[in-house]
Amino acid sequence: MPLGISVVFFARSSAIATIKQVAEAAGVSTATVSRVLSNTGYAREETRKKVFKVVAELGYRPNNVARNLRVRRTNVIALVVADIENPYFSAVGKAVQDLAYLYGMQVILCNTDEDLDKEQQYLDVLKSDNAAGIIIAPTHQSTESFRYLADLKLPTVVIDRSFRNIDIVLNMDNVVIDNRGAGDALGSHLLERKRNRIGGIFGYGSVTGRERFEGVMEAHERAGVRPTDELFRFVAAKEQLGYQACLDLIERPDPPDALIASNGLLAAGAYRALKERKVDIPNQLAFASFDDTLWTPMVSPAVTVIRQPTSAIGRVAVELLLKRIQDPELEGSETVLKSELVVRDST
Amino acid sequence: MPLGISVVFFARSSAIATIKQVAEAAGVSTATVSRVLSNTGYAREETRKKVFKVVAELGYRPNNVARNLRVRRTNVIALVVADIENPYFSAVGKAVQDLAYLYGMQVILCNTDEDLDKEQQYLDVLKSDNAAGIIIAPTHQSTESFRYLADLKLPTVVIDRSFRNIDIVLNMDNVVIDNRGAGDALGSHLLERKRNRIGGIFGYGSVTGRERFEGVMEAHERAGVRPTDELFRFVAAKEQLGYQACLDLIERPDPPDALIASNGLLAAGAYRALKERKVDIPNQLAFASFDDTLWTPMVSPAVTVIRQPTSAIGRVAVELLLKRIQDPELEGSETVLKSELVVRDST
DNA sequence: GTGAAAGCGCTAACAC
DNA sequence: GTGTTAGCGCTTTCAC
Repeated sequence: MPLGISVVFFARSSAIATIKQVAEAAGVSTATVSRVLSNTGYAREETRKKVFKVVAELGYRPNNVARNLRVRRTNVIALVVADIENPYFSAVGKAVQDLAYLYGMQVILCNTDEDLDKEQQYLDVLKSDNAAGIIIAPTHQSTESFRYLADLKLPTVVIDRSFRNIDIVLNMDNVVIDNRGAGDALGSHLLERKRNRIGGIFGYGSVTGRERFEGVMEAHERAGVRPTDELFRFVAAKEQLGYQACLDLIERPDPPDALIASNGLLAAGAYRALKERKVDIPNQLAFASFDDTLWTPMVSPAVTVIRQPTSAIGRVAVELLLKRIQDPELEGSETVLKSELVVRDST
Repeated sequence: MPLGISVVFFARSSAIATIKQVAEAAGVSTATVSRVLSNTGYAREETRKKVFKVVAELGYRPNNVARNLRVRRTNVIALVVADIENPYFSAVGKAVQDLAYLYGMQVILCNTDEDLDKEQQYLDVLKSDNAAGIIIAPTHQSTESFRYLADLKLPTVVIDRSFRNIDIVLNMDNVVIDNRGAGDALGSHLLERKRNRIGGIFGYGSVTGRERFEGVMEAHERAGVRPTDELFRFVAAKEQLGYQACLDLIERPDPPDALIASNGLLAAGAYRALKERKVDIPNQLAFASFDDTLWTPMVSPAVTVIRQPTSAIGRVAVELLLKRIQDPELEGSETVLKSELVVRDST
């Protein structure tokens, strides 16, 4: 019968074409299609053309999930930070993302809210996802917490927070600024301005806040000025807590004559409190902070800050991570980037 | 020989265990392990215990790449925006990320820099990655550009920019604010303050900027005031361009007596210019903007703004996206969220 | 130059 | 309740 064996293929309209369908339509094997598309191995010019033609016709797109399974890696890196709304992290994030794009990597964003459970949940998922690597500002800087991180055996770059004081060997890279030196610089600057009742609001629970505080203490020591312990507060990095701590300090019977905030969020809260109470800056109280955000140069008086090299931090982190992805056994490293004291009218 | 057939397995130390190894060690099949771990189907309590024990011993973690290939979906959603450093987008991003976390989804971040090529490259990759869905503030609002987006056949929610004027049917959800109404509100507010030489700096190339502008025009019309065309500028959303445009305007022989900036970045640049030239706000010039960022209440004078419900935008976008992932054929929708005029000292 | 075939790790019929 | 097996879509030996 003439109509016996006649098969018509209907393309399922919304289903995406597979490499197999491309191969059939082009009259070659899937191996050849794969070779042509990934531009690896030889193929006759004619074959190449045919493959590309069919690919265009069918609107074929490779399935990266299948590809990743086969080649046992992904091109996803994760950025694990406390809060992308924190201008410091969003600046770093922008730099990470921009450079990752150039290297053909994608960036998964994880906000931990400084919650250790949440952080570890994310890390577990990232491991299961076969993330190529992670850039993390870890919530806790304890040995156990770093051990957890290390046990994932994922290429890791730690930013913003140092693990110098962790007593296990970590095959990770660390990108930080010289927090102690920066704290010292800020303290010295205020001491030179003849302030000797310096107060401060520092990030709680992070080595970073602690180091910045220690820097301020060093400045006191070198200047021979005795710091007033009661004028220093350690709170979580929230605008509201900065506001509250600042009120506490300026409402004391013996308020400080200078105030340091150890990050941009605390600074915003503190500055709001100072404005609200109409504190005369810098005459009544000098004010300075870490993180040069959009607003610090805009307010009156403009705020003296330690400017962190956020773009460089992000870029260096990505560069180190990519090297580590290539060779996970690389020895750990520490990169200390320079920060800059920007003196403005508030001090 | 007694020593004949004796096989010893060495665990390759750093290689992660597979479900097969778990199955062997537990003396069950991979199917059972899978069932136990995904808590689907029945399993004897004894079996369950044994599986969990082995899982713990071997430090087994499921391979999501393999799983995703098999089940033909991922739990990754993408957030495609111009620039995560823009406070508006980082606020939306935070909300998206937070809610996605609760639903067990991960968020891939894509910065397009308002570059259409880059945007389309990202979209292609996301398609290849089998992203579950995308939340996007599209760079262009042309029909072709939306057609490209639609052809991906990915569940999509469009934020910040309306596609009301696109003449093809789009199975997408749209989450926006009433830009025209908000522009009208801001314009009316200034007109009530007896300003009749209002100028403005608006985002270039986006429907959003255009709509806000039109709202301002409407306010003029209703008030019977004729707007001065030369006092309106359309530029890309960059701080520097806001600064430049503002300088241009205030240095005219016939400068405006009020100025509107259509987003947070332009506002920051414009405000910087005003401060630099020591313009007396609001007496000499009233200033108002869209986006209530960290700095607008902090500067002196504090800035009158349209506050966008950034958290709600992010949350609603995720909710809609998840529904659409469940049922991609859902008809398109438009959600208009309310914005709020916050009057401060600058007007 | 190209094809056949194995297999990445997992889930889901289906059989028992 | 549990095991067998097919197969998701791709890359990569290994033949020829």
